Amino acid sequence: MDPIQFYKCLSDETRLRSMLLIYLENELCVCELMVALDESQPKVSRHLALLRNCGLLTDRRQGQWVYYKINAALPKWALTALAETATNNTKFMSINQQRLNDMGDRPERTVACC
Amino acid sequence: MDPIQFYKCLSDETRLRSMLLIYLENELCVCELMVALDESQPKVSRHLALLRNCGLLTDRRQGQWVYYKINAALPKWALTALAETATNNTKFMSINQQRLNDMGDRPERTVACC
DNA sequence: GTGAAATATATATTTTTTCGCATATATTTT
DNA sequence: AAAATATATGCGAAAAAATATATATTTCAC
Repeated sequence: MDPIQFYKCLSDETRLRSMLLIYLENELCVCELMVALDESQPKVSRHLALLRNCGLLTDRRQGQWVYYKINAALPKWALTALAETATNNTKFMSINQQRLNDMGDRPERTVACC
Repeated sequence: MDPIQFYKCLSDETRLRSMLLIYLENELCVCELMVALDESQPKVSRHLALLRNCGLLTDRRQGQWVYYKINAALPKWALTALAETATNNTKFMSINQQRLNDMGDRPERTVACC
């Protein structure tokens, strides 16, 4: 992971909040992020695609939903930077967490079925 | 320190390399960074000014030279992110370190005189 | 297979950043 | 005080990134 690419990815507000939220929540789908960020579907989807293409996120489809999570294969320094940022900016993230918690009908995720 | 601003500051190659180099070397002046980065004076100076204005760097003038160093008052999460990135991307930084080491006539810095 | 819900992508446009060049300021030396 | 060195900044051009809107794709329910 090129450090320039890493920091470029986090330099956009939508992407930074997405990454930190996903880090804190482990896994989120596009519609949950739309609510948490209060942004349009194409905007969220586009930024998530960028983060995936750069290797910061991985995705899995479960039915109609696509869940994104932090790519565990990221180098340690990148994961540390993310962890530090996510866990020490709770006030910054609280608006999004609030919206997520207030969201009704969140899709139920199940671990890959048989 | 706003996390968005922090990551935006590091999302430009000149600024990222400057920050990491300054972190590794403790303190560098504009002309040293010009050599290490192989970039023009106005370009380097402008990016350093941005980093200073955002609170990532502090500067001190000593004679004709202006030395920049990491702002020790940065939040811990930011300093940790910087430290992790700087110490785990030695290959990425080696070109700049090499140029710096090959530089002749580096200004001698002295701690504030009497 | 049709319709609905979730997600992805194409394209034109706007907005933001970055850059180069010229010039200004500050400090030291002569 | 003039010249030289180091650094800073103003400004228009160029490049890069972000956005909205429309449309395409995928999956599920019926």
